[in-house]
Amino acid sequence: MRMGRPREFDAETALDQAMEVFWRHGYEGATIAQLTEAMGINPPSLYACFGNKEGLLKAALDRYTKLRGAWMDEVVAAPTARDVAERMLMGIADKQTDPANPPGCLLVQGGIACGSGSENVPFELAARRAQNEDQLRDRFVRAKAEGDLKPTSDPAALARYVSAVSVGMGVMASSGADREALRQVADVAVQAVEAQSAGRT
Amino acid sequence: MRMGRPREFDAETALDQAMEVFWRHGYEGATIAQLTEAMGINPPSLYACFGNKEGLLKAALDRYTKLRGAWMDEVVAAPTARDVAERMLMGIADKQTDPANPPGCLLVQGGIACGSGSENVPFELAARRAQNEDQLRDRFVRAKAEGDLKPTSDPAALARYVSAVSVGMGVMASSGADREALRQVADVAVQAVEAQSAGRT
DNA sequence: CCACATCTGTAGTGAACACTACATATCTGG
DNA sequence: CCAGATATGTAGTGTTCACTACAGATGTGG
Repeated sequence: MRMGRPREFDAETALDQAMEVFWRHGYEGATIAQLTEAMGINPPSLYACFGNKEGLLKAALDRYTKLRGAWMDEVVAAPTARDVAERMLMGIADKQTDPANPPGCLLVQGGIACGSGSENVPFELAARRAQNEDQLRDRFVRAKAEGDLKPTSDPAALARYVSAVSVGMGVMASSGADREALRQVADVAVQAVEAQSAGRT
Repeated sequence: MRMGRPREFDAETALDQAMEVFWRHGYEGATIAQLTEAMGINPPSLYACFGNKEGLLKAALDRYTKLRGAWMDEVVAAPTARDVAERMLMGIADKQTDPANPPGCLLVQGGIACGSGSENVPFELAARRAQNEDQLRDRFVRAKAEGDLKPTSDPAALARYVSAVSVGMGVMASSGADREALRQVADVAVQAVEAQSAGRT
């Protein structure tokens, strides 16, 4: 098998730059010109490597969720359901206001509503958010089995709740909420999980 | 002052149609062609009446918040902070899955991230969401003064929390969550407000 | 009925969009 | 060193976008 000319850019480094553009401007708001400039390449290189704009988004999402996956593993490793929620929401408050990244969450900023021809982009993002929710749900199922959560609690509803708060915090972060404001939201939100924990009346 | 030819369409009816297009496709995803077709008018009529695309969005947002303002007044009229939160979040679960409208909330679907040239659209939406948050905060300040909320509670943080949950529910609704799923989220979320209410330990 | 002002429909405007043809450059296998 | 394969840079492609010029229609005030 012949190899041909090797590519002159690093795909992962370029993806990091593309990720940031999608993060800041959304899928539809990001233009190929902005993306190629940020990635330091020309359009033909982009298309040869990622197929098209949507393929680039998916590759960026893969990278994003892969980076976040390690963190999510740490989150669900917390000893109790309450601690899982706290670690998750406090971590999100910090991450979404990290000046190293655009504010908010790529899985939300990427595009909640899109025009005709990009209808599957919101679904793509929703599917990735659902993965986190599933991971939380599994953790809460275990917490209930361990007697950590009340027998009357609904692990799926709790996971959906934590996921909803995360998304809401992301939107707030992108519209200017600072770290302290998000931490206060997280602090209140954790109390709902606490109310579902055993050992409380 | 001369009057000229009167316009042949009703501005508010046309705005309702435009609202739905922005709601479903977002600001950038909505095209003038889609908007004019939904409104039943031609581009020159649109521009004569609303200035430009962003002017049309603002007019649609004005109408949206005006319609929702009446409902928000009912929400904050609830007797306790807990009931305010419940009425708000349960109502949102219903509204955001009302088949008469696109799923989710226009103030979120309209555009969380936008491309260059529309940067102020997300700010515009955020400002309108902040109005609801302010109304909630004022209500919670009153609840604290009345001894309904604990002396240690933070009304601003509580309002921000309820607002964040609302936004998160909106995103979930737009990605397919059904009414029952949203009600479960609301049910859990209310417990955090309950935990801040007086008469609980 | 006339001067004027405003609206409406047709038919476009230039600009920006995602994407690509093509020639050239740089690699591997023989 | 050559043939085939893949990457790159230049310079476009057609399409769609928000927006508008213009002419005709329909109203008001005198």
